[in-house]
Amino acid sequence: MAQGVGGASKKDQKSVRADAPAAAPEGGIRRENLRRILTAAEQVFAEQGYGGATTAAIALRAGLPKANVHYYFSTKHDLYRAVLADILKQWLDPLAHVTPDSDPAQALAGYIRAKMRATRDRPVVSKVFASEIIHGAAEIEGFLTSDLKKLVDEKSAVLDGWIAEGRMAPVDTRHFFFFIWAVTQHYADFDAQVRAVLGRKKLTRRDFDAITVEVVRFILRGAGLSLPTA
Amino acid sequence: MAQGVGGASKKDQKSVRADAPAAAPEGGIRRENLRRILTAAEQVFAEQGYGGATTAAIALRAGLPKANVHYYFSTKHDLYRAVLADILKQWLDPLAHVTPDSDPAQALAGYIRAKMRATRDRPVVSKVFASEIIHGAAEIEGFLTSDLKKLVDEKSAVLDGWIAEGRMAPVDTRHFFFFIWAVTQHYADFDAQVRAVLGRKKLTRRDFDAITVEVVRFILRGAGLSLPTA
DNA sequence: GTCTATACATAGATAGAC
DNA sequence: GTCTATCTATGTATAGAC
Repeated sequence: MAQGVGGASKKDQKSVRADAPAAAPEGGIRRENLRRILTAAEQVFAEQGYGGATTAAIALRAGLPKANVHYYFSTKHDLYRAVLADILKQWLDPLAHVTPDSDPAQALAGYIRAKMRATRDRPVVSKVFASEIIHGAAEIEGFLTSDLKKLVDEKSAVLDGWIAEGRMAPVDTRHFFFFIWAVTQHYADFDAQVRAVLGRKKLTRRDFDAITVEVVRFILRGAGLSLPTA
Repeated sequence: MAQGVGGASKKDQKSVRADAPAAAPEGGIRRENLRRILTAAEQVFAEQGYGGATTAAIALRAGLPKANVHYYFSTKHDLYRAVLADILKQWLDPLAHVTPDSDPAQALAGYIRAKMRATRDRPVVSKVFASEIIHGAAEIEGFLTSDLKKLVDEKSAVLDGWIAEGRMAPVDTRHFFFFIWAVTQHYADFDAQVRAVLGRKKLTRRDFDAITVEVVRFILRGAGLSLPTA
């Protein structure tokens, strides 16, 4: 059914190929407008959810007339899929830190820090992703069951190797990844709750640094690891 | 601004007070219909989000005509607030386990298990709550900044006491609660992702028991604790 | 207290001039 | 490639018969 967001369906081609029919002088208008629309859509979807988002609101935030949005993305649904595709591209990268020959504590700390950076710098992305999964993940089912599953299988095998060698505590490695995701993304997705409980209006860069240290320490200890106190 | 979902505004009174004007014979019709509507609404809000949910869909699932839903809740927004109020009542209870004189490992394990039970038995509740927070928590801001903050302040003081006595590792206790929430609720909110990565169609009761053991062990270890291997 | 029929607003999407 | 005007569908909410 859901054939994955990445796959280019017939309807996608129009908005994906680079050689637009009668492109603008420097050819930048199309690119620029697409970026504006995608960024605006990302924010509106994060704030309102898919159902609550309106093309009018997206157009307004993008600074374009509504019909212009429909020119680039014929349906709201197409636009949503484009936003998700944009997001998924950057979702898997941070796991590159985790390789068999790396030091467990250092590699995992690197991964967790990368995730926390993403949480800090692109909270909106995390929220759209979270919202999609909470409401059933109909659009990204393909991504989850193929790309993501494959990557987790691969990386949890790496961790299983470490465990077999006695380099970290015996944990269920797949669930260990869930724990990492849960904790790191919590600070993006549930930031309203975090701020309310901490009594803070806004979390600063410095806050995030402190939180990251705490998160890294907690998760590593959960895996029977610790960083050298440099 | 948001005066909290629990507070009874003028508009709420109609749907909250027990003595309905011309109640049914056994007085059960109103109660029954309210239950049906709230349960249906909970599910539809969880699946579609607030914006995506329609009163027609809620009425359909409740097995009532649309106008009947509007009879009990004059607006969709009122109904949403009622669903949230219903949820918040049961949100704080499990923390009762955590008291100064209890054993840290046992008390925290009890709390985590209670949260995992809630995750298993009422995933829909967790999803509505999560969705609300992700999209800014406008409706429950009051609850978060008063009731929840107060409770967390109180309970984190308990943990700080344990830490001072050397009964658990020195962690930032507020963030420690965030870690617990993040991990436990992950299995309700992100179940689509969990199932996809594990390659399972459905998580059974037995799965949840196993996951709970893993979660308890992980979090306790993160706090420098462990359960006696009974 | 229930429910059919309907009013009214707004959404997504498109036609067609520029 | 852009954008005003507009069509159509759908959603929320209500009037009023039962």
